[in-house]
Amino acid sequence: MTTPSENESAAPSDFIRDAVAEDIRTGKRKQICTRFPPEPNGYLHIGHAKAICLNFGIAHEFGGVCNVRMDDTNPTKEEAEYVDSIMFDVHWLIDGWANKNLGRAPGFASDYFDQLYTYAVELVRKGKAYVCDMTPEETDEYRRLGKEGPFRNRSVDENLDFLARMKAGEFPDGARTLRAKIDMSAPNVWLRDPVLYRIRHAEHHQTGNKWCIYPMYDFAHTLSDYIEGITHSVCTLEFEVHRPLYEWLLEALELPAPRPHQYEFARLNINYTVMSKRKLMQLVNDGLVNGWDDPRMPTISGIRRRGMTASALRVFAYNIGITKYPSMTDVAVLEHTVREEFNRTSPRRLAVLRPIKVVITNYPEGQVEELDAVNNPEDPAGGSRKIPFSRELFIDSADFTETPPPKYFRLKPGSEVRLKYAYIIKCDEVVKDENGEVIELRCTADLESKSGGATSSRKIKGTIHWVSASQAIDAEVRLYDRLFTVAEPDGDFKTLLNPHSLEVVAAKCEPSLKDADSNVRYQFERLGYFALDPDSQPGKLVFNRTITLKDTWAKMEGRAPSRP
RNA sequence: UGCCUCGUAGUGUAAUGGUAGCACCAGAGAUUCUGGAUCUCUUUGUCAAGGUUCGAAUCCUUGCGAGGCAGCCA
Repeated sequence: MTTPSENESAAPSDFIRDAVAEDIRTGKRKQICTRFPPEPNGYLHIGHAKAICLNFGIAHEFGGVCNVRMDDTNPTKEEAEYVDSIMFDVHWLIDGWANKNLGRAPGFASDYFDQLYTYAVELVRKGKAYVCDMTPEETDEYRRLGKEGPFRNRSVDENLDFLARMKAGEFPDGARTLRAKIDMSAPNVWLRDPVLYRIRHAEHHQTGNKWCIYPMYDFAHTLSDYIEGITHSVCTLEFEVHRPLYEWLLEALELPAPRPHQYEFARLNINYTVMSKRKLMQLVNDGLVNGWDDPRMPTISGIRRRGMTASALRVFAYNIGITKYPSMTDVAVLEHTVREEFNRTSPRRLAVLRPIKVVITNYPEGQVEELDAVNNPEDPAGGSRKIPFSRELFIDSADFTETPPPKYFRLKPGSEVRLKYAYIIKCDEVVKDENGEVIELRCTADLESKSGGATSSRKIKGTIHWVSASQAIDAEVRLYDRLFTVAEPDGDFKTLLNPHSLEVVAAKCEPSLKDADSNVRYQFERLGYFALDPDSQPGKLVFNRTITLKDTWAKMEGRAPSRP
């Protein structure tokens, strides 16, 4: 599987890659090194996938490496269990594409705590950092006002002493901080003596109880980048105002070149979903979805379980581009990307979601024919398979109506449709139960009209899918729709959930699906693309509908396209 | 409020002083044993006003609008 970004002629271009290319052209950089720095405090989502594809994409295209580095500087919020899920998702996403460009992984910012502390001491020695005794509230207040605090001009020796004692655990949480000594009147608040270290008597998932002081993001991240020889440190827009601090730290420590540079791009937003960790966490904790990997979630694990592929995600990341404009991407772009791939690659199968019985009255009882069915009309090498046909069949209830609207091409009383790969049938009689519900259709087949037969070229407007009743196998099919009813769920977003985002049906499938492969995405003809769910067990198939087919008929009817 | 960044069809993105393109979406038609796919066609755009220039989406000024930051979170 290739993605556009693997194709030389279609290599993506954006302002960050332009900068990388320029650095190589001028000889400023020989070896490119990027990094993906997740905080292990939650699951990765499709926004992270964009960042992963960008950072690994750059490494891949320019022959460099990309380090995955856990940004684990806050032990009170982070947990080891997330590290595994993050690495699993990263590997899944880059495997077969940029796994050769993966640097050391997983790495941890905490691997550098000793070195970082040395840098902190160095900063103090240079008179560029000091220990501050103000409370968090006071610190806030002074920074807002641009006022210098009373501890700002302690001597180097005093600062060294206090820092060592902070490290030694002499002070309680929050009692003191190490702060950069920059400029309390700077217009950019991140230059108003930002905190570099805080005291946290907390056990860290990697370093245990070794430390009771932990570096802040800016300090740890900047210097970890430097230590690893990162050339291009790519982050999202909200860190733009931190860039002067990033550069100040490298300069204050007089670190020899080459130094890393920070670039910022707009994070991904997609409509009809939410992307913030906080909101996703609420959906999970409130039981509004079935866990982080619920196929309706925009998490990588959810998307994977839904049946989308890493390659489709990579193409999507390529398609949406990289800019500094905070945009809202239409989920239709993702859906199109998935359909485009699956149309090319998915074997076709017949499955009936909401079965209604059909009896072919002029077809001999007990007779079973094996009919040829093409596996994939888009792929001549895909071959064909046999599907059984018999007197009793199931068709989808959506494919029959007694009260057809104009231009209805499917089955209706007294009218004909073609059964895909089989015969043209005519509906003679509608059998109902005592409640007036249709329970059976009695039809006659044009026995010469079998695909390839004498009257097979008769023009029949409608073609529907079906399965043979006695050979059909059962499957639970989970039909997913968008999670929210509004494009941009905000405010009380939990009241905006789509009540029809999950519907479970008992489907009848053609027998070959008995051996369904979890690595294969099947197209159930006329319905959509389906993937085996991990809940499947021998003898109990569970399929997730990854995405419907485009449905222009539904559109004409004014129905939601994904709700047949 | 201060500081930073960003404004190109409905959406997302190209054009790096020289013909405003592409994709998605939407609409029309052709075709079809998937109302799928495929093919053809169509609608719609440079936030505004000035300025520089032979020539401005691009450079300058002002205005307007949007987003971000102002945790001892990342």
